[in-house]
Amino acid sequence: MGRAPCCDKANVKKGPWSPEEDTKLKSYIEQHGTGGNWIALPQKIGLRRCGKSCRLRWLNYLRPNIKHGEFSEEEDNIICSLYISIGSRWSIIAAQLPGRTDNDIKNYWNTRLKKKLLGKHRKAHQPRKASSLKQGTRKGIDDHSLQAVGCNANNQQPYWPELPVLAAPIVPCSSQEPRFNDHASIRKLLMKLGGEFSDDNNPNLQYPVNGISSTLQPYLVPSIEMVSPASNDALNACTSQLENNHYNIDDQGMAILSGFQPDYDEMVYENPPQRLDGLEFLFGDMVRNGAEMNSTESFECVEMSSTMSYPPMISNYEGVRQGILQDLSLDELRHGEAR
DNA sequence: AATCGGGACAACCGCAACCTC
DNA sequence: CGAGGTTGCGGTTGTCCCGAT
Repeated sequence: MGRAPCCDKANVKKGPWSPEEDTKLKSYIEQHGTGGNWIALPQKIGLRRCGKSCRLRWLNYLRPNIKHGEFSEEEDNIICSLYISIGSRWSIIAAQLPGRTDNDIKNYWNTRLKKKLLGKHRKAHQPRKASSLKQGTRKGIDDHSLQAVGCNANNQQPYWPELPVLAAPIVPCSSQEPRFNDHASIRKLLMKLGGEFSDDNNPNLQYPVNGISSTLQPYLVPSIEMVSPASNDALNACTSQLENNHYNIDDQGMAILSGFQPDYDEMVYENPPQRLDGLEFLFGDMVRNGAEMNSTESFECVEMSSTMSYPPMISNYEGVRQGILQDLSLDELRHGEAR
């Protein structure tokens, strides 16, 4: 037996809302509220609209304090950061941007922000394409990832002041699954963007990122502050190990990463945002790398190792976890896992 | 001036979670 | 505890607008 329709489809108007309908809906809700029942609401006011449609219209357009128009650089940063961190959980992202609706943000991401990033991503690759073709591209490793990580251990750490790097994806997984470099892959892109994520580099952007709730802040780790002095020794040891092994993380390296609660590992690594809409590069080519990276390819990761900072993340783990548990309830997490 | 194509945005749809009885 | 109704969410579609040809 199928689900009963929420309204009489035949007797319901669809399409754009007229000013009269807007006025009716708005004035009613302002006076009486929604009455806790959107389905019944259109009948009460004599609107030939589906209750869901009314709700959407109110939430996305008529509600007071809705902000329309251009998104600021800071909002861009927040959206990107959270998208990288939690995926297309637009309602959660919207909750961090007062006045913006999930629909707005979703549209903005799909129509502009994604292209903005893709444009920069492609732009960043193009100048080197010829040389990479010259050298030949290995099967399964596109020129993106080759260029992204850089092969020169002497490469300078790019100064990348703008975009926060997210803590969640860096949480290590088991050594059986060499997916540790997804965070590095994010960094690859962001470093490639080289702080030009926004059109005008803004060195003044401060962390924590303004506007994001304190409990979500642990997701966001300023890249230039990732290595805390206290953890330098451990990091150096780890980095050295990684470099010596050309990023073949062995037991010793992974030992540093041990001690994580398995459920959290699961949460982070078994539930990556799934639909990336061509932005898989944002989340890294970890699957490809994991599956196909062999000893001759491990050089790719040498440079990355100098940018990875597990110890700080480990020390921050509990805070991150608490933040997640607060902002995303366990149910939400399960919801995410189910998706 | 007409047509076409792409971008932007509003709205719809379907599913799953939640709530109530 | 289960069924039915409602709400919330994210993906997709439809439509309008504007610039290019």
